[in-house]
Amino acid sequence: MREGPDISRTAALIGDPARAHMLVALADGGARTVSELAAEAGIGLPTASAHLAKLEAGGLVMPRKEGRHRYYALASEEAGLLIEQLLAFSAASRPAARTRPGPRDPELRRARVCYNHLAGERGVQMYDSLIRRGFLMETTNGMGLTDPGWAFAEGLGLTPADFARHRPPLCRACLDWSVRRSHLGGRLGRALLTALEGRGWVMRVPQTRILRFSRAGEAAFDRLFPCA
Amino acid sequence: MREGPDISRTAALIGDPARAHMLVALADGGARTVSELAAEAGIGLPTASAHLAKLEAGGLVMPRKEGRHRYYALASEEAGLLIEQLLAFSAASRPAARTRPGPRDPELRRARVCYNHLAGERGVQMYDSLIRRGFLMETTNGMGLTDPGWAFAEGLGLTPADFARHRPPLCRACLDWSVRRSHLGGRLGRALLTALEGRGWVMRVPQTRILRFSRAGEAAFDRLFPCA
DNA sequence: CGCATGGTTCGATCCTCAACGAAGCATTCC
DNA sequence: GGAATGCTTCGTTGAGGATCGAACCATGCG
Repeated sequence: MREGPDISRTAALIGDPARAHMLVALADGGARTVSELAAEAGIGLPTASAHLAKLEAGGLVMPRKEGRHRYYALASEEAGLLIEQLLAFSAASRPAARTRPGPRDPELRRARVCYNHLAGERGVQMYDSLIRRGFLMETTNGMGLTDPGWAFAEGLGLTPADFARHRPPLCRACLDWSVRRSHLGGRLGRALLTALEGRGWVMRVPQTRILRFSRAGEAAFDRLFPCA
Repeated sequence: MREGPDISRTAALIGDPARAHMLVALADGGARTVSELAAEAGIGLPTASAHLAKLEAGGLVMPRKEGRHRYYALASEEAGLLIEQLLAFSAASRPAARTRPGPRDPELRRARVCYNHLAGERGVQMYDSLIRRGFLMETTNGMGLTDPGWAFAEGLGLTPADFARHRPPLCRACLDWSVRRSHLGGRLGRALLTALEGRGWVMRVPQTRILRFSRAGEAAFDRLFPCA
């Protein structure tokens, strides 16, 4: 007798190469138009339109209209986590068969967007640093900032009041497929990335999930989140 | 330009209903024969054989021969985690469309095997209790037992020596799809479930992932892992 | 209002893959 | 050694779904 929900339906949605391309393209948390996603996936507009309708019905993406443009984004952080998990598993199960070992990989490994927060080596460095200095700890309500942690966060312009209203988890350990350790997701993870971008320390590379640190940004980041 | 590994390949493997059935059937960490899995999925032997070959090539299952019998099990804990993630996402995205709302669901929610460790409300209770009493905490090396935690574990017959040899993570927070909180995976998670089973406090329900506590087992469990 | 652009729907085509029956192979038992 | 059981391979069939061109709809601009 079958138990639980039907995972084949969700998996089949992601199992088509064109749809998978579009989902990975959206994994940076951004929104893109139908035409952009069609180009990204190398298919025609009608095919892209049909595929996006299916992904929407399956709860993986959601649309937003702006005039004649229809933007699609990942529907939720859970969808982003699922894509990251699939990336992690696929990377692990076929390491020798990787067909795109180009210079871009080190950059993805170094620092990238994972839906809405910092991932990669820099993301793990930030996470480890927060844990080691006792700013972040696991509690029965999930992971949270300690009092010293909030004091530290205020130095970045983040206060508890910023996070008082919404329900999603403040902090979430997110397994990083590229370094197999955790980085920080959740609302705090998103806010920290926004703070780094707001200071100009880190910039996105268009059309990719790569994040590049400026020289000053790297120095500031290492000061704020020193390694052991 | 495409980045990272090809997730559509992994997802397509899981996207076939028969293959998905077999994977979910194996999510209790057990091994089953080709005939058993064929029956589980409602397909013929030749089809099951072909499907298992594909799942093996994709790194999701691995075979073990015993005489004329060929047993298949999930290939890794990562594979188990991926299946759990897909269960979590599929449950969240189609709650109203659930077609199997039978009495079994409460039991799966209450206590079940997640690849090799305790999941469900009992699993979350155990995790929360360990965290709250300071037996378990997040460190830069991932999650680990504290000194008081080791003292507690010795009461269950587990010592650091038991875990000295192998490389996989000792502890791992595993998101529980049924209660949306974490339970404990990793080698310690597995060892704790084994300890509970060894004492006869909990038993598996054959052909399912359900775990049933005995009366004495429930009392002992609540004593060892009290709620807040 | 007419044209341009972005996107959706429809119909036709083609390809892929799951399914099973039959045959064959490997292992175990009498 | 022969029979039974578990499983794999082969060949065939049929269904499903991705794809695109054409037609159409919605929105924006001059």
